[in-house]
Amino acid sequence: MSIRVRFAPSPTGFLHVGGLRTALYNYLYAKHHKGTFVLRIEDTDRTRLVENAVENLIKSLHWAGIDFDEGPGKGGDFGPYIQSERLQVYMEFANILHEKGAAYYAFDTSEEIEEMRKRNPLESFTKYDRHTMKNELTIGSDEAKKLIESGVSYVMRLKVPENSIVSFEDMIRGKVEVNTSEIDDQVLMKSDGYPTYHLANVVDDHLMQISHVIRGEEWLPSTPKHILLYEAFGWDKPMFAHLPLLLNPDKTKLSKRQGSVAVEDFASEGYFSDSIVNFVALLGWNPSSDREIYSIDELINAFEIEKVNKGGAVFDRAKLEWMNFQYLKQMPVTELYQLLKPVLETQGITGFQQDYLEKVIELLRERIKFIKEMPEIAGYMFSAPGEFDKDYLEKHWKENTVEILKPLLDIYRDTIDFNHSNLYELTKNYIEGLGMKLKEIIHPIRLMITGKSAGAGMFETMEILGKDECTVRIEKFIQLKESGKI
RNA sequence: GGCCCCAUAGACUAAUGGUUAGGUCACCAGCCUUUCACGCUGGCAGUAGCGGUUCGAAUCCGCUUGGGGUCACCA
Repeated sequence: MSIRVRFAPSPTGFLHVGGLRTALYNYLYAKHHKGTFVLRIEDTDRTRLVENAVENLIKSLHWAGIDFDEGPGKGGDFGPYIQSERLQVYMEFANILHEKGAAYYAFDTSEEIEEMRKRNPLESFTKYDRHTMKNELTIGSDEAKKLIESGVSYVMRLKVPENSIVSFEDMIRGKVEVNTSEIDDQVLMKSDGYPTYHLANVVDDHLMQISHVIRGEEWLPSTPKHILLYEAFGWDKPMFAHLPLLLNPDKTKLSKRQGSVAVEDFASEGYFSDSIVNFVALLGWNPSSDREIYSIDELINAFEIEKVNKGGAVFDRAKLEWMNFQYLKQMPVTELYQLLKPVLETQGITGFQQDYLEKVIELLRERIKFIKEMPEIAGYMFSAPGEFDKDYLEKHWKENTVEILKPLLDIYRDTIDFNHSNLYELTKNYIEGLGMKLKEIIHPIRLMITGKSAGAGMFETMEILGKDECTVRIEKFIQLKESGKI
């Protein structure tokens, strides 16, 4: 049998990193087994629809490099892939279930249900009481039919068998057993004619020939209901794998209250898609190796769902940053240039040659975590500093530095080959000739040229800026200093 | 609260009955150096507890404790 898996998000907002990982594991599983990855949109809750959510979802998946084989906009033999376009199908199968006696109509208002729940103390499970409420079982089929024909609103509920054991084998957790006395007579068809998740996902997984249902652990408690549905229909069940949750630092389910969780936020914060995918892949799964960095192909190759952990995993942003830095370090400079250009443009920094910007990137890439930090950390590579580190001036500045520097400035002016090794030699010779150490002059020079007290190698920085720019900046600084403006 | 799931350092994990319990992030120290980083070296730190099974348990079983999920006409 061929492997077919699906990612079935609800379009209620943006793609959550937890959803990304679920999608990724489905994708990895499909690709590893040369199977098919299906995207299905579960939009049966009309009250929670968010505009453009489907587009955003697909955009985020695409950004992450997770492409689906069948789904909205892509087609496939099992469409449509948007549940709101499959309403007749659910109706049809709901009727089959009703004919089989596995489901019944119910006519209670939400107030009546609320009332019923109040009667039971909250200390234990409060399920729908099919024997006292207003439904087909209590009023009879004929009466029920009349009510429906009269146009009152109704739902269809699953008739859960009494006191029997439902069990299934989870690929990650092993055998899971629940007594049906713990299972509610779940609504299958809502009064608005839409199916609930439970009905829709079972019908669709069957019709779409899904072989493995890989989803988050939050679905574990409702899986027995789904098993009951498969059994009522007489269908083969797919394999189930319930993934451990992604957690906040306080171990609760990962939520946006404790930092961004939308994939597109990570994208706009400057994370690389490869590093997010790499990071999230290793949250709850590990190919039993000491390695941390994997390409998507390596992940596909190594992925084994049996090796997925059972316990939840804290989403550690510090480690994510570290991982992103690993990608930043090894990424081809031309790619970084493509990323840097728009960042600079938004800051109004334009007119620099690619060649120049690539040198700047090479110079500073190991001092940043994100490309977007570049204007902040290296503004002096794009314009002369407007301010000079006050702390440094107060604590380390020596009054005779300007005088010492003037002859050195002349030396720089006369330098034909303004490259870092030359600059190093010239500066070193000059300053040691005065009986001083190189570092005693490097820092003042850094201050004059960059305005800062820390940065990349000074002579490399000067080489890239070029002779004219450097000498002009030093002159300007001397002027300001001598006129007492700083 | 009922039910379900889970449990190796602060975090992510490796070790599928026999290892000095390994790696990574974070943290700390040292080295490198031209400052800040990077890098390198080293360090801190773990099998939740108690019983069993076994020659031998992180690993198998039970209990306890702790954590999480879930209990909708939401997915």
